[in-house]
Amino acid sequence: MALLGADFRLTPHRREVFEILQGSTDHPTATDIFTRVKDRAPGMSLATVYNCLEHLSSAGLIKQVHLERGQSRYCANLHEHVHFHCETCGKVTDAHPAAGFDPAKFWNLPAGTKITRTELAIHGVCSHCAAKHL
Amino acid sequence: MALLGADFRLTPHRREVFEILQGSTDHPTATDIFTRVKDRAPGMSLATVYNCLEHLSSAGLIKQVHLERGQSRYCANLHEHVHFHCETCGKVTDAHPAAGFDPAKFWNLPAGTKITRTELAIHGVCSHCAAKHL
DNA sequence: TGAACACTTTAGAATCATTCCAATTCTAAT
DNA sequence: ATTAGAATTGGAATGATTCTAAAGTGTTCA
Repeated sequence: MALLGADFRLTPHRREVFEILQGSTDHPTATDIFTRVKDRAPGMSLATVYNCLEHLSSAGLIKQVHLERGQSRYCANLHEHVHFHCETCGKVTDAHPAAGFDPAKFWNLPAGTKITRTELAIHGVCSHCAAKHL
Repeated sequence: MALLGADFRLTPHRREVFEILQGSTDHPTATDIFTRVKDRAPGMSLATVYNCLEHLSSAGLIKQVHLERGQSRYCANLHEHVHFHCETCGKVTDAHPAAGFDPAKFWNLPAGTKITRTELAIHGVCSHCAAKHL
């Protein structure tokens, strides 16, 4: 379990949003989540979905992902990973490291720079789409 | 020189936008560019700035960068590089590789996946801001 | 030269995602 | 139970971007 901020409350709504995200592998957007939440908690508003996502993010339970302009995506996979975005079908999948990866080893950042997080997006064509175009 | 698409015309407006971007190291947003362009081409509209950025991007002369939600940023540095984003002062700087970097070596992508580009964003605190908080 | 056509540019409207706001409801601790 | 601080709501507001329809600018080639 992640260390939660002292003032973070896991309310029923936040739990719903979190569980939906944990059960999804497709990096849904806020409106995707809003659609899925309707079955479980019909009364929840889109503003609340945004609010929950915001709080879950800052509590470190989920991550917000920005792959392209437009909607943000969310992800409950907290393991070290990167995102692969298929430019043909639009799907986003996680890829896990084959070996330890330290960005500081590869890029010349000025001395004294502190790294808090890195986000690597790999864009291309997924194997599924690539196979269709043979 | 990059290979230009057969149907790309470097009009005066597009040239202005391109030159402004080439002369900038701060990864300006569309509205930043709109502000800067006013001195050189007072009549240009924001819609035209967007239009020029769109065409320059798809012609491969510039790159569009998405670091966080909100405005897209643009960059005329076509060398292989990554972006460092300071969470304190908001500045974005380029970092160039110390050695060749092949994402396929580090992440397990399904066989058959085609990579067209990778975008690595490193978030943290720049050396300048870090020095202020001692 | 000039008519036809394609591309570019413009201003403003429209759209889309997100955030803000004020009012209401809930929760936890006195 | 009372009360203060959060959480939630719907709707309004904001901000970035895209769309649209009309006007401008070339370019081509008869």
